[in-house]
Amino acid sequence: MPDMKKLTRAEQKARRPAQILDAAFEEFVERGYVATRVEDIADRVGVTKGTIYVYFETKEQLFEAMIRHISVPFEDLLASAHKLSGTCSERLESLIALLYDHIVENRRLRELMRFVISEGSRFPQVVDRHHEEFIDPLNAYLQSLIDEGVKHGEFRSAPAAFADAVVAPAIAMLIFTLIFNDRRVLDKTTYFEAHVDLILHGLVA
Amino acid sequence: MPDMKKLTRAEQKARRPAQILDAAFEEFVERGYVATRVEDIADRVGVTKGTIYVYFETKEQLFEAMIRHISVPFEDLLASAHKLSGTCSERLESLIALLYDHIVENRRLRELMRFVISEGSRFPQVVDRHHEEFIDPLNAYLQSLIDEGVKHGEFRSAPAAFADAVVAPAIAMLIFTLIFNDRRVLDKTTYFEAHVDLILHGLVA
Amino acid sequence: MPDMKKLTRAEQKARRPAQILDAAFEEFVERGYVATRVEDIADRVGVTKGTIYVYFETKEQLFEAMIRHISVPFEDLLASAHKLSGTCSERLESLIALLYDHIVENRRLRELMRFVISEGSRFPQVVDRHHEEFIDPLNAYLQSLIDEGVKHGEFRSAPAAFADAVVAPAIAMLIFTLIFNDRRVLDKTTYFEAHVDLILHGLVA
Amino acid sequence: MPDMKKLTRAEQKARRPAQILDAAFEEFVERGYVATRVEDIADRVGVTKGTIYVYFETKEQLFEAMIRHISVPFEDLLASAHKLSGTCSERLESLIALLYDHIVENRRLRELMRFVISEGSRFPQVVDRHHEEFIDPLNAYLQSLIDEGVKHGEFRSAPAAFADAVVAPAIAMLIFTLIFNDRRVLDKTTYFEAHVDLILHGLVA
DNA sequence: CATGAATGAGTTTTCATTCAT
DNA sequence: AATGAATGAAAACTCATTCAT
Repeated sequence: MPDMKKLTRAEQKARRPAQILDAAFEEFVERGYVATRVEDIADRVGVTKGTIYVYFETKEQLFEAMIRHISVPFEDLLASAHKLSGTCSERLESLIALLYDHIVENRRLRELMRFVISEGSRFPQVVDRHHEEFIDPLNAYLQSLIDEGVKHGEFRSAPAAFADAVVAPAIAMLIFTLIFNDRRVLDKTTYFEAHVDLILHGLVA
Repeated sequence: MPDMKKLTRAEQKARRPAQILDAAFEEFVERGYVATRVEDIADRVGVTKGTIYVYFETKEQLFEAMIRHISVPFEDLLASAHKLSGTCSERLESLIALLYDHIVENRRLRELMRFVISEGSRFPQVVDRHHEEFIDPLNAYLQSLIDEGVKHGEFRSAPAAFADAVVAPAIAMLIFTLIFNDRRVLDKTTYFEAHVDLILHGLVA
Repeated sequence: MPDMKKLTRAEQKARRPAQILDAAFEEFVERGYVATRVEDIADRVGVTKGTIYVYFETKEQLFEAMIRHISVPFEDLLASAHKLSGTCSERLESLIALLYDHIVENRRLRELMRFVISEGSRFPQVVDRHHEEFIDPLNAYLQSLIDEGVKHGEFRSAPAAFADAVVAPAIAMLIFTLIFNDRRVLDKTTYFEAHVDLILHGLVA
Repeated sequence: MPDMKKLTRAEQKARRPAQILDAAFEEFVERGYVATRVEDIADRVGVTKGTIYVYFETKEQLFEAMIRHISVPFEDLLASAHKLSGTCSERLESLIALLYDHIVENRRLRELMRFVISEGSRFPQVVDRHHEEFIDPLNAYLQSLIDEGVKHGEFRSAPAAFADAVVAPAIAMLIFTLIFNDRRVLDKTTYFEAHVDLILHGLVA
């Protein structure tokens, strides 16, 4: 008897955790941490409640594991940022493009922001980890980019907190997208152009 | 001796709804809609569960009433914006100052944003009302300000979606404040200066 | 100042208990004892909950008072029965006519039967009183009528429990009316004729 | 040694619904629909509240399922009625005997009548179903029996609604039994004899 | 008398979690 | 590993009753 299904039972089993985390993501996005039932997640995977508890001890640990699971693409973003080359302006523009591509467009990273905002007080470690691992490094890189631009005479000397202002339009678009889900369509390109236009004019020496 | 605590029954009754809505705000902020127990709200007011139901039919209606209750200061913001005078740059700077004063600093409006993000899918009317009544008018006013500045030669001609980019730093600071609550202290003045500096440089003709 | 309302305040007050009992009857009929709220009764009278408690100590006592209130017409029935004259057959037919007029047609006595059946285990005294005061005397009178008819040679000698069988069709129609409320229309005259026809043929010597 | 109590999980599970419905019947009989607590039913089964909800979605659905559960013996009654043979008088007497055996004596069918009377307005479908499935067919059969008897010259020509009058004594006894529960003892045989005596005398040509 | 705000005990229903199979 | 029956702690909501005005 030829094995029709490409997945052996062992392979099937190896995928379970990821399957559960993917399902958990969808359910938690839809209803939030408290209102999501473990059974909803199980149903989405096509198993029963009990199975979830085979892999995760509590709903809380499942949530935290899910957060780690969807945070992975952030590492790519950081890696990509560090590989940029060109003038400071060019690198800045590319960095902003990366933000739009990874954060605004990637649903998982977008919803990660929603979890940080809405479940933050229930899972403070999640927020802190998120910032220590992603936001702070990104901000540091951006700051170094601005400093370098200033030193090279490419950018004018800028006040403190400038780095935050520089990425703000991407954050704002991310938030709007989160809020409107599908009810209003926002055009990424239009936003990106206005963003780059504003900050490059605002920064040039 | 002024009788401070001699509230008649009628006075007491007149204050109840506001008392409950204030308490509801605090509890909903702390735990979110689903995890907040009606009894927590009652305890905070110093009454029993039943009393809450004398004034509000369901937890859902209480939540919606609370949102309307805390949205009031937004009207002041809009009114103040329309009273601004001076050159376009001056009015733009003043408008941004208003945003920092009203939105970033006013805890209620700040948390309103959190509700919009975290309870939006449960209360879509809340989000829509919020945008129709506040965000859209504010945006329209801002856009007209920019258009006027361009026509008068005060601002350079700008791409679409520029208005959004212009207020973005305030939004971003609002979000950060929301996320860190008290764990990281952000200085409003520093942000405000960086913000104005960036956009005025970015806008001037 | 001419007194427009025919009722002085004192008269108004004197009517309150009856008003409340009438309202209570309607509400208890509609929803049963447990599901009826004291407030529903108050609303129907046009007063507030508190007023009900001015006149009746508890919901339970109100229910019992209501039962006594609607039982009054039964006394008329008994009085009328004792005033009948004519041959035994004539008096029997008249008695059955009285049953249809008073019990089947009078909504209050009809619903009294429903209360006896549905709230009987909660208010056993109600049932017992009902039988002692009304059913037993009626039955005794009927039995004496039959006995007299047998003695006079008007009726044939009948087995025990015959009296119950003789009134049964009226009971059955009462029950059907109760069950169908308005969903099926039963014609009293048709039932009455079949009833009299059956028992007179069944009884005559 | 036969293992009496060694129920496998599967067996246990298979019995649960019937166990719950039996317990529900007892509790609903005792206190009526509204006053019965789901927990009372659970206690009677020896499980906890939650278990009831594993098998029935709501108290309402549980009640309706219980009604269907106890209605089953009615089908036997109908089946038995259709199997009767003999002269019309014999079949009529046998039919009445069936009524006493199945309805008056079978506690479940008796209490079904109470539910129809007391919960009818809350569950109109229950009443309608009850009549469409049981009362109407029984009545139709009885009518055809009388018609046949008239045609064969066994019975005299009877007025409309005669069929109802013919079974009325059984209904009346059912109601009395319901009302007195155990407080007055009614002798079925005495009633049955009076009943048959009355209607056979009333019907014969 | 009448009111209606407030109470608190009670009831239905939900759901994370456990554990025997 | 997977199941799903069972649990029990909680939470929204109800309502008879009280009592200050």
